[in-house]
Amino acid sequence: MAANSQFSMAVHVLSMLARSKDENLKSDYLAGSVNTNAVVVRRLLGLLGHAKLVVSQTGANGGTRLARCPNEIDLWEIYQAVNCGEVFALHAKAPNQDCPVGKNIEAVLCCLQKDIDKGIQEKLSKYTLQSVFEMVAQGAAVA
Amino acid sequence: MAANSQFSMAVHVLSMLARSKDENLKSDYLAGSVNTNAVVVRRLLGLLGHAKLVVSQTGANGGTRLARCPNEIDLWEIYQAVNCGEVFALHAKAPNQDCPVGKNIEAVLCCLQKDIDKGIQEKLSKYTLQSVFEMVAQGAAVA
DNA sequence: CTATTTGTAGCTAATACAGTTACAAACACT
DNA sequence: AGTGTTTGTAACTGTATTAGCTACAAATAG
Repeated sequence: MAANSQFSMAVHVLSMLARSKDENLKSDYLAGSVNTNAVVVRRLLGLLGHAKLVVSQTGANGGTRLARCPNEIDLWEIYQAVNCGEVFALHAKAPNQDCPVGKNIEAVLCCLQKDIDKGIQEKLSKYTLQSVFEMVAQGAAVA
Repeated sequence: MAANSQFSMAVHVLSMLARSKDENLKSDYLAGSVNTNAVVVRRLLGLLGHAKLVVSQTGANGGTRLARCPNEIDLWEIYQAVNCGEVFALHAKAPNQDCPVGKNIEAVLCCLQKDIDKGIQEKLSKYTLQSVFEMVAQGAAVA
């Protein structure tokens, strides 16, 4: 249970919100679709709210809805909102600075991280939440 | 200590091997540069050996050397050799199959995973071990 | 005022990785 | 043959991260 499935859950939850546009959905209801606990969903919605992707209301008749139209939200924004780490981690402990390789490898790896991130951005920014939701809806029609 | 730094360590170790081409380097020596334990290095070298990137010899005067020239090894091969997981994980538990979104979201996410992987491949296959080692060596010359 | 809902703190369990010790197997050298 | 070196690997520990859960204060509608 250690792999990060927050992006998957985020896309799932946001697809639900896109389907029920301008309607407040409750964390309990969303948790039922994701098949998890309502608190886990609320924690995720906290991140998404912080990124200005959703708006939540407390109290009776409260819940969460999209802050923008689904075609104005791309997956790169979602990825950034929930993703805390890089694709690969740098050395846990700094390498031996007395070794010519150890001294410079981290800077090179850091550049690589940024280049990979840019690659992911290029891929993900091509998808809007709208397009993803349509793929999901289409699958539902077929199956 | 839970983030995966195996790719970083692999690039580091392979750069060391590229620097001492056709010479057997010992896990203990490599561990000294990476600043970790020799067994950790040997475990990594096991993966790299399985991927036919390095060749190891047991016994006295044993050690590990590159199986190919540094300009015939690209970073995508290294990434594949050590990377066990995807950039993001799918749902830990399967979503609610009675929900139209839950029923189809996993297939869509799976396609996304593959697309991202392709993006990473495009980026990483542009770098050879040779080019990375040259960047490291250049940094050493400057600093 | 009451019922509902979010936000969040605090805990437990599962998982993954790094680090370590220990030792068998392979090998070179004499 | 015998000795010393090195890899390969199993087994264990410590630590970090995530998911899942309970509990409760704060906010809100009616």
